[in-house]
Amino acid sequence: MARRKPTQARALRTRARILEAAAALIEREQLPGLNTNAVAREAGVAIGTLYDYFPNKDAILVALLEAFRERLAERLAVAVGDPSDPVDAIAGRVVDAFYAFYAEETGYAALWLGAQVAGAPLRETSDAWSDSFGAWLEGLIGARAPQLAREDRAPVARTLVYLVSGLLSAALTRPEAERPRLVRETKRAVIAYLHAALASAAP
Amino acid sequence: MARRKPTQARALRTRARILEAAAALIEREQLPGLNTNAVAREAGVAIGTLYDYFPNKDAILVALLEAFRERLAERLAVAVGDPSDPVDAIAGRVVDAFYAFYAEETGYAALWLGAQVAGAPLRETSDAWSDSFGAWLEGLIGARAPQLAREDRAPVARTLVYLVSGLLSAALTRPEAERPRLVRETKRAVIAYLHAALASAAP
Amino acid sequence: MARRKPTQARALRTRARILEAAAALIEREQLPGLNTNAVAREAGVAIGTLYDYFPNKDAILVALLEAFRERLAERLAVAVGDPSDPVDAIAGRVVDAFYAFYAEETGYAALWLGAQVAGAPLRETSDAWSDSFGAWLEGLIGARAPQLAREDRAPVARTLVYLVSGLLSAALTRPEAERPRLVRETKRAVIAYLHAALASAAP
Amino acid sequence: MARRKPTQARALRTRARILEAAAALIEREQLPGLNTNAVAREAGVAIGTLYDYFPNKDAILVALLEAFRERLAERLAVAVGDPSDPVDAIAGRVVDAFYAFYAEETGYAALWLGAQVAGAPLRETSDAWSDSFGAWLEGLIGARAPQLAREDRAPVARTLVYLVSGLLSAALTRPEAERPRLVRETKRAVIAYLHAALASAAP
DNA sequence: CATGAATGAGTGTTCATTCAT
DNA sequence: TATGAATGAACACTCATTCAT
Repeated sequence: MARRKPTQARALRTRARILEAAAALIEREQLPGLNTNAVAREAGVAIGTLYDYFPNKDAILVALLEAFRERLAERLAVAVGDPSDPVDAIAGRVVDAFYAFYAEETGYAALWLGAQVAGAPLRETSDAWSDSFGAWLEGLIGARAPQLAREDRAPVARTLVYLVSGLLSAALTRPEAERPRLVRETKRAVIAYLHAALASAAP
Repeated sequence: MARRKPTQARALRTRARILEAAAALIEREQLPGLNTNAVAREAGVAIGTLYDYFPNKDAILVALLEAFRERLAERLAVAVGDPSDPVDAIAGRVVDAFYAFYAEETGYAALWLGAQVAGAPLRETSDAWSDSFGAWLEGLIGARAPQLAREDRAPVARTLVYLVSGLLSAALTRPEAERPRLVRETKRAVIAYLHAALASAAP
Repeated sequence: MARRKPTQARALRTRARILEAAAALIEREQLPGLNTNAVAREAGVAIGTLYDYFPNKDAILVALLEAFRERLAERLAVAVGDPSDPVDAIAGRVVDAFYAFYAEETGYAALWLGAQVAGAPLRETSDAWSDSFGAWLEGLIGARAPQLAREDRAPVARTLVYLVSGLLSAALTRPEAERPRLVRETKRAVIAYLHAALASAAP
Repeated sequence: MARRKPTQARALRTRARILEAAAALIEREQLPGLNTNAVAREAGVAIGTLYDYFPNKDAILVALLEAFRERLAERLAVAVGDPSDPVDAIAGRVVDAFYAFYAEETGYAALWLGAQVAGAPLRETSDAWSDSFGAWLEGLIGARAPQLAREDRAPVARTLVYLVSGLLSAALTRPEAERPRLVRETKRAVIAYLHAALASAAP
C-alpha cells in the first residue's frame, strides 16, 4: 500500500530491472505498444511487484526519461570539454555526443518523441528537462557571449534545444546511410544559428 | 466493407463533418486519446456511419493529415510570392505562413507530432509529405542557388523541413507570450542555415 | 412498407437475382460470413430494394433453401425412373442424383449444414423439408415393401434421409480424390440398411 | 498476451469454470449465438479473466471440443468391452455409448454440428478428431476382419464415423419419444453397413 | 419503385490496476 | 515482500435494419 522507498540493494536492483525492461520494450515496439504487464514479464517480476515500485505506468516512463536524461547530461558535460575552445568546436562535440546517445539508446528517441504527445505527467517531465537543459546552455552562452542581453539568452537557448533534439530525432527516422550527412547539417545549422544570434547582440 | 464513394451532396458533407470532428478532438485532447466513438459523437453521426466513410481509424487520421497538408501547401505557395525577392524575405514569409497555419489549425501540430510515434500508415503519410515538401524546397533552392550541387540539395531541403516543423510545433507548447519571439528565432535559424549551406557551395 | 408481392416480370427477376447473389456468396464464403449488404451489392441492388423483397435476412435464406430443394426434388423424381426396377438400382440412382446436386450447387451443402445450427426459422424450414422428403420416401417404400408396417416406415424413411444427407455433405469436406469412393460407400450403406430394414419386416 | 499457465489450484478451477459455462450456453442457445461476454458472465468471471486463459474465442471452443472428445473416447473404449464378442454386439454397445454421451452432454452435438460450418480452427480440430476416431475404428476393423484390404479400411471407417455422428445428432433434433427408435435404426444401419463392407472383401 | 445514407446495439479483445494469498 | 489471479471500463469495428429523398 505504502509505496516502497527502495533503500536495500535488492530493491534498487529490482527497480533498475523494471526500467531496463521498459527501455528494451520501447526500443523493440515503440511507446504506444508498451504495457505494464509486458514490462513486468520482461523484467522477470510479477505485475504486483512492479506496482510496489511504481505507483502507475506514467511513473515508470517518467523515471525512465529521467534516467536517460541524467546519462545524457553527463555525456554533454564531458563533450563541452575545454570551455575556452572555439564555440564551433564545442558545438560540434555537443551535437556529436547528442547523436551518439540517440543512436546507442534507441529507446530514448522513441520516448522523447512519445513524451510530446503523451499525457500531462510525461509531458511535464519532458518540458522540465528542456528547461534545465536550456538553463545549462544559457550558462554556457553567458560565459562566452556576455554581450548577449540576459533576457535574450533564454529564447536562444530554448531554440537550440529544440533545434538539436528535433533534427537528430528526425535523422533517426531516415535510412542509416543518410544519417551522417544529416548530423553534419545539424552541426551546420547549430553553428550558423549561434553565430547569427551572437552577432545580433554585438555592439 | 464497401466504403461509400459519396455521390450525394449529403454524403460529402458527412465526410467533412467527420474530419472536422477528428480535428476538433485532436485539438482538445491529444492524438493518443482519440477514439472512433468520440469522433462519431462529436460529428453528430452514428459510429456505423463513420465506418461507411473510412475503413478504419488510421484512414481517418491519414485523410485528415492530407487535408491539412493540402491547405498548408497552398499557403506556402502563396507565401513564396515573387521568386526574385531576396532569399531572406522569402524565407521570412514562408516561416510566417507556416506558423500562422499551425496557430490557426491547432490540431495540425498535434497530429504531426503524433504521426511520428504512430503506426505505419500514418507515419508513412507523414513521411511522404516531408518528402514532397522537401522536393518543393529543392526546386526553390535550385532556382536561387544553382551553384549548390544537385546531390547536396536533398539533405539541405530535408534539414530545413524538420527545422521549421520542429521549432514551430515546439513553440506551440510554450506560453502564448513567448511565441512571437520563438518565431523570430526560427526565422533567424532558417536564414542563417540557408546562408551557411549556400556559402559552402560557393566557388 | 407493405412488402411487395412480386407479380411483374421485372420484380420476379430482381427477386431471383437476390437469391442468386446469396447463393454465390454462400458458396464463396460460407454461411456465417453472409451479410445482407454484401448480398445486395452482389445482386447489383440497393440494400433498401432487398428489404422490399424480403422482410429480413432469414427470409432470404429460407427462400433460397426452398428454391434449392425444389430443384433437388425434381432431380430425385427423375432419378427414381422406372419404379419397378430393382430397389438397389433405384437407390444407387438416387444417391448419385443427390451427390451430383451437392457437387453442382456448392452453396446448398453449406446452407443445409448451416441450417442445422441456425435460428428457428431456417431450422424449421430445413426440418419441414426433411419431413416432406421423408414422406416421399415412405411412399416409395410402401409401394415396394407393403409388408413393412405403416408405423415402421416413418423412422426408416427419416433414417435414410439423414443418412444420405449426412454422408454426402461430409464427403464434400474431404479432398476431391476421396469423394467417389465415399459416394460408393454411401450407396452401400443405403442399400445395406434398406435390405436390413425390409428383411426385418418379412414374414 | 501471456496466457496463464495455471500454477495455482484456483487458476485450474477458473479455466474449468469457463469451459463449463461455454458448454452450458451452447446447450441453451446455439453455437452461433455464443459470445465471449456471455461466457464470462455465465462463468461468473470478468471478461479479462477469460482472456487470461484463452487467447481468443476460437480457442475456447477448440478446448471445449477437445475436452468433450477425450471424455467420449474414454466411453467408447469402455463400450468395446471384450474384443472377441460378436461384431454386432460391439457395434451395438458403441452406438449406445455414443448416444448416451450425446444425450448427457447436450452441448456436444451442437458444438459438433457448429464446428462444420465454423471458421478454420474449430473445423480443423473437428476434422482431426474424425481422423483419429477413424484410425481407432480402422484398428478395430483390422483385428476382426483381416481379409479387408488395408487401403479399403480407411473409407469404411470414415463412413462409419460420419454415419454414427450424423444419425445420432439428427436424432437429437427429433421429439424425445422418437429417439429410442432412431437409435435402434442407427444400430441397424451400422451393422448392416459393416456386414456389407466386410462381405465384399470375403474370398 | 428504388436508392443509399444513416442507425446503434452488439462483438471480440486489451490493458492499467487491485488485492487475496 | 512478492505473487499472479482477477477486474472491468474502454476500444475498434460489424451488420441487420430503417427511412428520407
